[in-house]
Amino acid sequence: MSCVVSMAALETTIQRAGATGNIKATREDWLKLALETLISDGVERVRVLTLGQKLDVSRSSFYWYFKSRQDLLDQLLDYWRQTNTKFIVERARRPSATVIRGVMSIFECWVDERLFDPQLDFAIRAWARRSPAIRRALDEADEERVNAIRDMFTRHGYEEEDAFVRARVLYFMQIGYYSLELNEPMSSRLPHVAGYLRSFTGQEPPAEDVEDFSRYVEKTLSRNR
Amino acid sequence: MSCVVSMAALETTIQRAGATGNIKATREDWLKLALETLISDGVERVRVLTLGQKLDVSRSSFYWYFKSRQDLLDQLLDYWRQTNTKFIVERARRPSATVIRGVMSIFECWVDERLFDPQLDFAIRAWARRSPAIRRALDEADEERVNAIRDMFTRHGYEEEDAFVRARVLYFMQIGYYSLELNEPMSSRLPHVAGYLRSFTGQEPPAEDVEDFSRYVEKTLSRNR
DNA sequence: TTTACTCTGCACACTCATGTCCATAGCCTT
DNA sequence: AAGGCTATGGACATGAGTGTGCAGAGTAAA
Repeated sequence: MSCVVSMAALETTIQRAGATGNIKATREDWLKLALETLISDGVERVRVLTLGQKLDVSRSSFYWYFKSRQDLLDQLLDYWRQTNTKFIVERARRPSATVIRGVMSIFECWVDERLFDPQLDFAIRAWARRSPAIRRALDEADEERVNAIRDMFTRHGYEEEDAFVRARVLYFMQIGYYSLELNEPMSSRLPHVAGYLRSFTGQEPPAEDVEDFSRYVEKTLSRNR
Repeated sequence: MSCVVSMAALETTIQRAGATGNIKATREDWLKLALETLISDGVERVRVLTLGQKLDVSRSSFYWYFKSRQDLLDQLLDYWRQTNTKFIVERARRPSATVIRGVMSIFECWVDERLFDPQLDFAIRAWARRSPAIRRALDEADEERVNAIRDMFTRHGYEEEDAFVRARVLYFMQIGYYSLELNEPMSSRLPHVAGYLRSFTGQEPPAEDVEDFSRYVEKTLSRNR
């Protein structure tokens, strides 16, 4: 799964099964599988019965750990809240010598799924369509992200309106990219980095910066196995 | 509903209920409601039982007109096939004096839901996540759209790579915009048109062009009530 | 060893959905 | 007015899902 690394956060809380002998499925097993299902199939498919079948355990186990299906869903939302937005904002706020470098900082989120999990974000988006509570949480997250990016452009001397528009173009374009679910390998995406930098900033990116970014991506990819 | 006008296409085939006295719900009633439901709630919610309740008619009526639920869904996909992509491609191919004018042509699709229905496109996107057949149809549509936009940039002298990237930025940005489902009124969107034109083309848009676009939008909005 | 506690399996009640069958109501033609 | 066709209602079978109640298996502690 794409979220193996970030899932570690969930698993640290309690050690895996086997701790006490009689346990077939831990609370974390349920949570982890639910998250994976949310990501790959959407909320509608996060079902107690189905999860139980996959864990090869009866539904009673679930109702021991969770009050109800809704209880589980609430916790999945909390997990998203604490992950996806954080790194984008952090990268956007990070001081940078030039806009190009600033945009590159944000790009890091688009190539490292430990920083931003597009599939999870997506699942939440789909979910929000039929739940006002999710809708609200999502709107807040989107606004926070765009504002952080806008401020980055502003810091580099862009006019207020221009910074706003460019922040939107950068962020919306990326969300749109994920919407298409192209599943391109990094080798197809990297060659266009210079073009994107030019398009987003209106400036010609120095070759050195582009090379630095390539190196960063290489390093990241190998580190994530 | 947002698709009232385009639905006319569906309704022309057969005249509305009352034609023959015994009819409570026509085939088109079922189709129209199904489409509206697909758009507002997603495929999962397009259910024979639910549609029947809303039409105040029993499910037998449905099975008279349609072979099965799948049969209905197939026809919804066909409807999408014949509408959403067509106008984008047509606008992108339309000859234009400048890039700015060319981009403006495409912008027309984003402000006129008779040309492009974002909600429908979205519903199809969500649907594609769990259906390989839909996935294929959607990928083809996306590629056709981006290629048409890329060719527009190429015609106006952009380098191949630059044209490709700008086409993606323009198209993906718009898909992303719709993904957020901001529901902004036109009065909030229009002021940023100049910024978007600048960002997408890398050129400063002439004030006259921007004014023309505003006028076009005004006209369109009033015509769609 | 007995007791206590934690977790699991199984059975039951309920809801919502699909699809099938058949009788029949109501118009349309002859 | 009598039948024929179209469209509908209602009953039935089936399946997938949620939630609850309860007995009991395993482990840990007394």
